[in-house]
Amino acid sequence: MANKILIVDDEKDILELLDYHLVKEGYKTMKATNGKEALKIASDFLPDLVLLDLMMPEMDGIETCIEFRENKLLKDTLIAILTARAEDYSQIAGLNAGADDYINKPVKPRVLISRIKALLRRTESKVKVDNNSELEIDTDKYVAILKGEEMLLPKKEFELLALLFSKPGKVFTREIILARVWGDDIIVGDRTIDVHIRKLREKIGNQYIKTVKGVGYKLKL
Amino acid sequence: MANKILIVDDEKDILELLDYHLVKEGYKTMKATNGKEALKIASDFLPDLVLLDLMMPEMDGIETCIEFRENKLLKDTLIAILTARAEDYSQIAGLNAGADDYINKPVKPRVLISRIKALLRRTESKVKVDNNSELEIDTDKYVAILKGEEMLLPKKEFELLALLFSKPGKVFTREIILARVWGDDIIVGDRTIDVHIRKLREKIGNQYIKTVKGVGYKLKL
DNA sequence: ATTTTTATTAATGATATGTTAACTTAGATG
DNA sequence: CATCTAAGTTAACATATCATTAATAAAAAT
Repeated sequence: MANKILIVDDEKDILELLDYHLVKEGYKTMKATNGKEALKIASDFLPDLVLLDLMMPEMDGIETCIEFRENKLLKDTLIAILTARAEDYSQIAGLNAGADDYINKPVKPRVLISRIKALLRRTESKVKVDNNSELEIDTDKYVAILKGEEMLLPKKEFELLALLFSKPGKVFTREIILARVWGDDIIVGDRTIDVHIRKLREKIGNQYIKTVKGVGYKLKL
Repeated sequence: MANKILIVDDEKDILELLDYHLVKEGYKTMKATNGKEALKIASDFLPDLVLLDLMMPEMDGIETCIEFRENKLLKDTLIAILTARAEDYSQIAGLNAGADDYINKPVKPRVLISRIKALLRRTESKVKVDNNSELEIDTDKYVAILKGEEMLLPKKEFELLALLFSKPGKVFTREIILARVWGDDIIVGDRTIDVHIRKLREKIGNQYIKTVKGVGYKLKL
């Protein structure tokens, strides 16, 4: 669930400040103080997004951006340039170098977070329970991904699983499940849900969907 | 294939000015003067991106944005809010409503174009599927290339295949397929899509186009 | 111990999709 | 302008998959 963000800035204070806000928001972060370091760390860390300052020693932001785009592993990484340089030509240069966003400093943390969310929203159709979980779902593809292997699920099964995934750990009552997956008006028998749960368990294993007797089902964290 | 942009603003002057610059840049444009109109036009036009003003009569930008996101056909459309409102809370509200970018007016045409390009870059069809896939398409020539051999496809068949190619793995509903390949206004029978799928499978083999029953079709590379 | 709730299985039934062939339309060609 | 041809569409029917039920077993709860 937690997205990875690499923060790149040569000023330590800014690095710490940004890190503080991003971690508070639930992101997993790494820090770099120049472009070279950023590329090196990114190759391991494989961040979902890079927050990139423009004015840095060793390798400036534009050049760093270009190198990301030329790197096979990193070319699709989201890049948001975050800089005090407000000139139009600088913004144009940054975006033309392949950046996905250009944000002027100073920026309010809340605004920055909103922009980051907007960027991440586009690329993430996959939902994980948590970082080290081997089960995830992809709502675009209608698949469950178990240990990297995609499994195409039938409509009802997928929608049921997706519902549980929408809030891992939360118990969904049969009533709610019926309303959300089947719709308010449709009436089905008592055992229908159980059978679909059964089939899901058959495919993804028994350890993920937990029965809370008398209440409903939940996805185990 | 020029990208389509819908410009939404209640001030005619701005509408014309934006239109001028976008057309000059090679985009195909449509104009709307309020949110209601925007939704109506968008349902036919199916723009790749909407440039959305915030302060409008009838239906304001935020609400319009939310309605786009709730609309089955339009929910994936890129939305860039373009407004004179510079307040932080307004930007946060806009992005949280599902907008992809928030740009303050006044903005230099060159800067706007750069931002638009950055947005479109992400969603542009990755016709180059770099892995060792045996199937590719060439949008200019209207051909599918199977194991190096080119096959000229009829218009509808090609457009259908190209749509599936635009996001390999993603399931496209019949509704979306009809809207994007046939257009929203044209009404065709229930079995039309199936027949085209059939013909495609006949030509490229059965392994590439997968049926997700009750949902739609997807491309498996 | 009894009751209630959930699990399991196989059989049934519904419905979305697959298939074929005939028909219509549009564009090309002479 | 008539004719031809390929593309697109429709309709009727076949098929397969998925959803559901029903009957029975197992597991908790009281």
